Amino acid sequence: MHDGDMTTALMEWYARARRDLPWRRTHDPYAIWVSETMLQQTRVDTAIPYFLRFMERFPHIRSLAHAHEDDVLALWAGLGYYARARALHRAAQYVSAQHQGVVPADYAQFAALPGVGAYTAGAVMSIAYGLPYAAIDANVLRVCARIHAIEDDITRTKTKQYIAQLQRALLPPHDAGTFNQAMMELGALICTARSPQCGACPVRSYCRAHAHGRTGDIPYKKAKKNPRSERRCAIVCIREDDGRILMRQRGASGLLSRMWELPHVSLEHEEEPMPWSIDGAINPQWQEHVGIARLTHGTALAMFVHRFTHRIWQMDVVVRHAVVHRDAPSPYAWVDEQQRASLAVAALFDRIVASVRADHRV
DNA sequence: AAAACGGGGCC
DNA sequence: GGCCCAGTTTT
Repeated sequence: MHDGDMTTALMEWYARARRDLPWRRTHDPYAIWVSETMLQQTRVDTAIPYFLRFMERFPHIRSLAHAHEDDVLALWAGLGYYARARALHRAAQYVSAQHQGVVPADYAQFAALPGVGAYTAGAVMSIAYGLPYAAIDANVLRVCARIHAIEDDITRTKTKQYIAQLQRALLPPHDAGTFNQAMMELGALICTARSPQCGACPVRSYCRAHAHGRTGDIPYKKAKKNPRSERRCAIVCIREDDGRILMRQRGASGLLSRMWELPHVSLEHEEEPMPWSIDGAINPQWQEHVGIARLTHGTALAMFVHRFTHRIWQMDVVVRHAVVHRDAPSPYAWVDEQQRASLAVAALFDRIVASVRADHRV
């Protein structure tokens, strides 16, 4: 038994068991790049509909490069990690201008683009261009850690570098893309994080974790810190004349940057002056600022809890009907149902607005 | 090296 | 409720 046999067994399994995925039906480097970007920290099943819609709307690099960022974000809305979409958009503009709209077939040039890290560079260069680079994602880290019975914390840089070195040694010189995908597919279908299907594994006989009964303990990861919880209060202002709802676009940096949201405040870091409070009091200066002449008394809705990776928002929601005497200034806007569907609305607020629409039948 | 950065699916 | 996911960038 040596490495060459394991690679052969893996590749034969992959040829037989590989899923038919949209980005496996193309050799277009741009399409593969888009798919790899969407798949960052995102499951395959989640990404598929987003990928199909994105490729239909932006079929080549130049169409993406010429798009407005708001439209790119709108197609990304619900996928999360929106910096990915903005970086991809900027990278497309750069490739369009500096590389004649062709994805560079050079690792260093491609890896220099915004949003392209070691994984994405290795994946696109190997899958799209057949270049001999490894692509180390969470699947490969897990599979590799188990095969070699690596007990070290796989989140540590040193462990990742060691695994990358092992992977490079296994790389078939002319079929690195298929090999990388086979490793990832094995991790996604067989060598899963919980209850791996070792009985169906094509490389079981090479796996030291399986031999030692350690698949439940490997890979090891240090526990993550608990996310911080924060109470917030959002306001849903519904126009009495046409039913539109007041929303606003977030700024260019930080969490959910450039995404649309309901106006909301933290109840813990007091914002001065407080635009409104949970008990129903509205700051007249804020009301005047957004052009509302009159507001009905508020009705409280259920609290919405939203978990991010690193924090939790407990969002109290107040619903009010508004009489408007002046259009809302940027970044505020009155949004109807059709506009909401074409705006980049953050998932939490999209959920809240949909719920309010259902309750009020508007 | 650690934290920021989304959201959904699964147990 | 906790863990995980075809990671990258910033601090």
